[in-house]
Amino acid sequence: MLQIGELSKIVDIPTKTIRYYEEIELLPPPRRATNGYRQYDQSDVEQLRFIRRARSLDFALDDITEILAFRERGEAPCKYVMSLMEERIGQIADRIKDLENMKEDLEQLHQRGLRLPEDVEMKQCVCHLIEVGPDAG
Amino acid sequence: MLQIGELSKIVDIPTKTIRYYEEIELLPPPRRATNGYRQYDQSDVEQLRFIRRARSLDFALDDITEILAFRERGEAPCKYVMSLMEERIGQIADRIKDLENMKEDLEQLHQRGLRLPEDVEMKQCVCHLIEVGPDAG
DNA sequence: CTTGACCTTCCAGTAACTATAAGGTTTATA
DNA sequence: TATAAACCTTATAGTTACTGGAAGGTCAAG
Repeated sequence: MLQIGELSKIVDIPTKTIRYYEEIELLPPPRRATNGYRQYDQSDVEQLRFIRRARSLDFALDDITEILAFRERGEAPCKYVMSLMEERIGQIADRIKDLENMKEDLEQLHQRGLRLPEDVEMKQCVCHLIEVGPDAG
Repeated sequence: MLQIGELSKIVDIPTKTIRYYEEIELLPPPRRATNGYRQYDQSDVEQLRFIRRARSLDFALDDITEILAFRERGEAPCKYVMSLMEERIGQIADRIKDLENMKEDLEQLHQRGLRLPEDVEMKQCVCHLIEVGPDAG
């Protein structure tokens, strides 16, 4: 039987977050000791490890809830998880492209900023470039 | 003099968001017509364009507030903006790396998932792989 | 005169936590 | 035995950048 602090160290998730997961019903409410302290066991360790790993792959808590609900219902979630993965892979690819574009824009602006004066009016400086965008001038 | 809806169309920012920017003091409170409607002018158009462009570069509203405050104080924000840019470029580069790793992990898991059975216990399938991570087995 | 498109304010919700307050319990030490 | 440190509890509010909805006022057209 584990207290919340011990569990927290084992799975490397803050106690606050563990309580929060319970509140949103991502983790079942644990037994309580006579003093009211939460008592966890190995199945909680496994569930939280799964959650942490899924979160590190950026699955939403809602998705994770859904995956775990499959198991509760006695169904294998694999097909669902596979389709979620495909979706996430696409989203991540899109996000990477966005960020790369953004980074290029910023680098271009920064380069140009090196050659421009300071200007309170923001009309002749890098700040102005922000307003008009990276394609201008 | 522009009503909020006209302004919204010109700068392509929802009216809700414009009111929100006013509330958090990112945009100065505009004059009001006798009927209470907000009345905007060209300086608001410019300010919102700046904000929109900075947001599209993923600058936080707090950063943008700070940049605009320089102008209020009669100082050129350029140096500050340049350092913000450098910081953001670094952050974006880090984020891109994270996402690329995540994408690789997901792709690997997905590949392995194709070869595994469905399993309610999540011990022999891709769901189990999520728990143990992409380096296992 | 009423319909529709504007506008107003205020309140609540989103995602995934994180922080704070105010208190109870347990354990180790002085 | 006292007390301090390190646990634990609950409840509430804050974070970011909006977005949605309710309830109502205003204005132009038909």
